[in-house]
Amino acid sequence: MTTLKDIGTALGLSVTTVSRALNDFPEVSAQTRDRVRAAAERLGYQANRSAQRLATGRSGMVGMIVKTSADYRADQTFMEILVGMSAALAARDTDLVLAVDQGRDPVEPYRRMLGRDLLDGFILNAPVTHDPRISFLNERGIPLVVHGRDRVDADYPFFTIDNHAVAAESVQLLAALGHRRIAYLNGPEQYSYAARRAQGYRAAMAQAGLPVLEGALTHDPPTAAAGYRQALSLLAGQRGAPPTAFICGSLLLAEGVMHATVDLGLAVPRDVSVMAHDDGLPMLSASSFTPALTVTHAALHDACVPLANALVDLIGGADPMSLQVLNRAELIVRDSTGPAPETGRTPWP
Amino acid sequence: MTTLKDIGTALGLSVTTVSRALNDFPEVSAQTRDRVRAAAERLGYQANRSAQRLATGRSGMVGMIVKTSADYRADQTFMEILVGMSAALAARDTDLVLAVDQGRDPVEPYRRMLGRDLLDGFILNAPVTHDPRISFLNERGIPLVVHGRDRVDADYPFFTIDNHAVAAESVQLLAALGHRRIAYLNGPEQYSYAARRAQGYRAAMAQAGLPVLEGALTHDPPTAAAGYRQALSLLAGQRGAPPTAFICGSLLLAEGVMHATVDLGLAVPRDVSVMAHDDGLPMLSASSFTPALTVTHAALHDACVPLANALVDLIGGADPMSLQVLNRAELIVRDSTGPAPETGRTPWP
DNA sequence: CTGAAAGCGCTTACAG
DNA sequence: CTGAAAGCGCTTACAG
Repeated sequence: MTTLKDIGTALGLSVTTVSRALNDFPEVSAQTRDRVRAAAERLGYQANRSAQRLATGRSGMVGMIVKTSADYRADQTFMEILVGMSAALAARDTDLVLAVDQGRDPVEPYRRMLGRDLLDGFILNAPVTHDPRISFLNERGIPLVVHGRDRVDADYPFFTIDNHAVAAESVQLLAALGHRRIAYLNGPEQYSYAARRAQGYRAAMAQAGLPVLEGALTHDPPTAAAGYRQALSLLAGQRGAPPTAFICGSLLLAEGVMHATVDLGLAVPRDVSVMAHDDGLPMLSASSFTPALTVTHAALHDACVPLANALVDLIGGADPMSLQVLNRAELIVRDSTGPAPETGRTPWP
Repeated sequence: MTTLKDIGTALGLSVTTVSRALNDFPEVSAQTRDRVRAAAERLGYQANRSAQRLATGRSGMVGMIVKTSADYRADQTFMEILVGMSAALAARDTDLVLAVDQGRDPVEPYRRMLGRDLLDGFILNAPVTHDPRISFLNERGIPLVVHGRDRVDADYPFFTIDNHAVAAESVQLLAALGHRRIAYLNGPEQYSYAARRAQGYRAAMAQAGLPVLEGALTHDPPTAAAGYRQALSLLAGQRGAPPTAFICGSLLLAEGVMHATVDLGLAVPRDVSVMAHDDGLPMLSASSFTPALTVTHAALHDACVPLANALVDLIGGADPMSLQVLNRAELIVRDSTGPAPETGRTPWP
């Protein structure tokens, strides 16, 4: 490995000057800087991270901890974030250390990683409301960015879509089409994104003067099986008048709902409208549903570059509050939503 | 952060002695060792990785590089390995650094990580035959372990199942049931596991005196869509006499095949037998297929602890050849395989 | 059995 | 504008 000393020797300079040249210190002359740069390039120099960390307290490495087992369902979205973050961090010359969490205590793995004194900060994802990991790290002044946010008045850097709007706009679209009985198949209750969508759903239903029917707001992991089960229960079950429209928290839930409509001999959108939120995951395309699915759309990978930059900037001393991004999802109307059926299949209760 | 000096000061010992006590050097007295251990525990000491690396050349960190985009299909298996390895490495006090590879040159990301001079070794997965990454790292003497192996005479540590046997035993089971036209829906050709299975398939077919029909050995990514398409083409297409049995490289391929049989009005196993290799991925259960699927079974996560241990031992100086594991997959006969139909749906060509 | 000292490769006051 | 020196927290010959 080439060291600063190697470059210095080659050029007849001290390591001090070489270090300064490479780190863009203003006092070094332009000519020296260029010579050093050229030599570093030629010799294939890359700074030794361990030595840098020891000297500066910064390692150029950040951590991400994945909850396993119970949360395996998050694989798809987690993998998307993980790979995207890793690439975006690499562009900022930062490495990503991965750890898994298998225990009950959500902060324990963070404590352990901090003890190693190796990482400059953390990326968290899938926050629950008032996430204990966030307060733990915040209290200790550890830089962190969050994909999502654990409360609306978050005081740390985050990137999230407006989940309240995601739900509300979906309701508004369907209400405008004349639907009155609108079911919302939401994600698991503890996650803040799901809690926020539930609020948006209720608010928009209230504003449209529509009742939230018994059992019409459900909380499940994003799987086709759950979507199928809930749709079957709502459409054919004994829970009162069936919904004429479904809003699904994910494409997988929508897949299950579509399956259920087929099995019940219902046509989409003639008998029932279906829409979903689309995270833009590869290999899961809303437009290739039959019929093509109306969605609110926000690709998860769009979060990665902003999050990576925010974390690196934060570590560099930027103001946390300036690193908060609230994005709006895009509403894409396709063929799975249509006017409410003139006469309900069953009379209004 | 507690340092060796802190412990030394608290105990009236030098950092030298503290370091030795913590690292189990034989010369330190049992009493001193215990005192040091207790103090370290009490003060919450964890060695600073960067300092250790600088002093010893070892960082306690290893790397894994994931190919993205084109290879996204590998998500499921990759995530399983990634999470499993991370946990298994943590048990050996080793951290995992993740990088993504988005380029064309497969060795470039390894070269870049080596330049950082941060990692003690690498875990590779999904090797292609004569994988250039493996020779690149081997030539430079970088410790590595491979999930799978890129050739049968591999001279590095690996953990793999016997893919030749996986295919051969499947053929033998079906041949014993009287099947003569057996299709093999394999994984992509370039991966060594798929190449090895193709060899096993051909060998077992030859040994059973059965012909490999035109188009009966296919290579596709492990998706339900590919399974569906191939099964449809083989069962209803113009490729000659249809197979009476399918062996699938993965559960997803089998899912597609099952779907195709339903659409064609064929009963499994009466009209056609179906079996697959099952990687033991969560949320994808062979026994919940209808009918329950006969499989060769080897859970991917079983590879993680052996691989993690092998890598740590290798870094510690163990003989690479002693760290090679070839496991046999388990044959589990369920309800999707049965005797070959008495009379073929179409006559023997 | 224990300790003082050098060194790993960097950064950063402090001098000039 | 450049350099000599100290220091980050460890490990490891070298002495005793």
